[in-house]
Amino acid sequence: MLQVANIRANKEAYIEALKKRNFDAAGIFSEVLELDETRRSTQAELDDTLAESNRISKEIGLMFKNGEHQKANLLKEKTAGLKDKSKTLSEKLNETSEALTKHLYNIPNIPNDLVPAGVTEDDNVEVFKEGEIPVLAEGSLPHWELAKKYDIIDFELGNKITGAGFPVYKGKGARLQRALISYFLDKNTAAGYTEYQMPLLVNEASGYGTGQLPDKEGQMYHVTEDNLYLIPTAEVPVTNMFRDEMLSEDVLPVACTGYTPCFRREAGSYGAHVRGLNRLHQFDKVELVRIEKPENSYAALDGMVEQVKDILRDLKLPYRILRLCGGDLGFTSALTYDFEVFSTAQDRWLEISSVSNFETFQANRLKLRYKSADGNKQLAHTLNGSALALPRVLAGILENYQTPAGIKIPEVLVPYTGFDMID
RNA sequence: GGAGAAAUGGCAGAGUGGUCGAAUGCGGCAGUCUUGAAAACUGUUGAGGGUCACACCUCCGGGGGUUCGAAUCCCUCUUUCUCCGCCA
Repeated sequence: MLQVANIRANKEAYIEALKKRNFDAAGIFSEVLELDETRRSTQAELDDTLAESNRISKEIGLMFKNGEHQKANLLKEKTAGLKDKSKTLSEKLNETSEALTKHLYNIPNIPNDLVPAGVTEDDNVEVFKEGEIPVLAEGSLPHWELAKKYDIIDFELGNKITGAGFPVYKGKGARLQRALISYFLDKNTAAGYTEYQMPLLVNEASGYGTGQLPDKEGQMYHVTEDNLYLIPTAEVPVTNMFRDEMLSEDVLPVACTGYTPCFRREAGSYGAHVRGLNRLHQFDKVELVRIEKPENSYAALDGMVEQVKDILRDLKLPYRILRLCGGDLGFTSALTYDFEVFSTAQDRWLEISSVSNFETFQANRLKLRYKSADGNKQLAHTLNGSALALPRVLAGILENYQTPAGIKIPEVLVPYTGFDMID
């Protein structure tokens, strides 16, 4: 959520920047500023009314103390009008504030200067590429065939127990996934991130805090009996730890990492590209979350990108980094880098990580601020990124490491798996 | 799940209808003293909105109500604690 004061101060520059998202902000900005104007004048009027009735109440109190009951009762009658007035005004204030917030919820974050203009994912800009795409032997298979051949992931069994998109990992498949999670967490904690285990269900307030609610309600599983939501990413519980917090400057930067399963309804997204592990309703992910001072947040973003690079180098997977264009950029993000690993057998790139700087966009909604030594209070910057999302990394490993003799295990994982080949 | 108690500033803890945004203690900050530190003493110290700055408004777990006036009374929700039941 943008800050109204910033919209007022940078209206033209913001309108220009939002064009990169193909978002025409001129109209909604005018409405926002007008509503804010109304809100403030209504507030002022209400304050005056309340001040008046506070003053009278005190007077009445004094009169009763002095035994001037008649005088007091006379004055009481005067307050009736003030009461009505303040009731009307506070209703108007609520309506205006609600309308204002609703408008603000509909305005996406201002893209960073680095964000290229563009409409679809085809306009994303490749900024880095590394790793060799292996030449596979004749008869190499996509991961869902490999999963069946070596009996390590059972999609049908998941269908039976729950439904499509809930695979069952088995034997060395299960072990490999657990190895990856441990390895990612070790790697992240070694880089200074503190490990967390978070609740997998969150309340409504948390959903609003990170912006899943109210708009993307349909993407989360909703436990209606208790009004809780299954998390679509660890970002939700982790970031919400800091909701309504005033951090002291010296705890920054905050760096968290956590493994959680993620649950996504993915309503309506079915088709050729969702086979196997490509898109699931439940999957595992290790997430990074950082809270930074504004002046450090872009250096921190680069640091997170390096962290993910480091992991992919360790795993010796061919990958590329894309800078998302305005059209593909997430609603809340100012700048996002997507990591894609090459799926050899499918001959396509698979997104495995998304690293973003939200600047103050999330912090404003969360009321996440910090106090500097001089007592100055301001919104912090929040960032997050996947390090990494499991299923597609698994798919990449299965496909890229396949040999006629079986699937080799990346060297760094062997201490975690205890075996070096799936055969 | 049942029965009871509670929720107040960074923390502890008073306050049961009228100068209470809130005593007191601890902590924090500033000063006195000291070569320096500690101790002691003195002062200061919640948040949000608003204003050039004041004024002023809001906030005592959340929401609603009674009243001229609510931290204080009523309703409701949430959370915590104690006892009972159940349980990995």
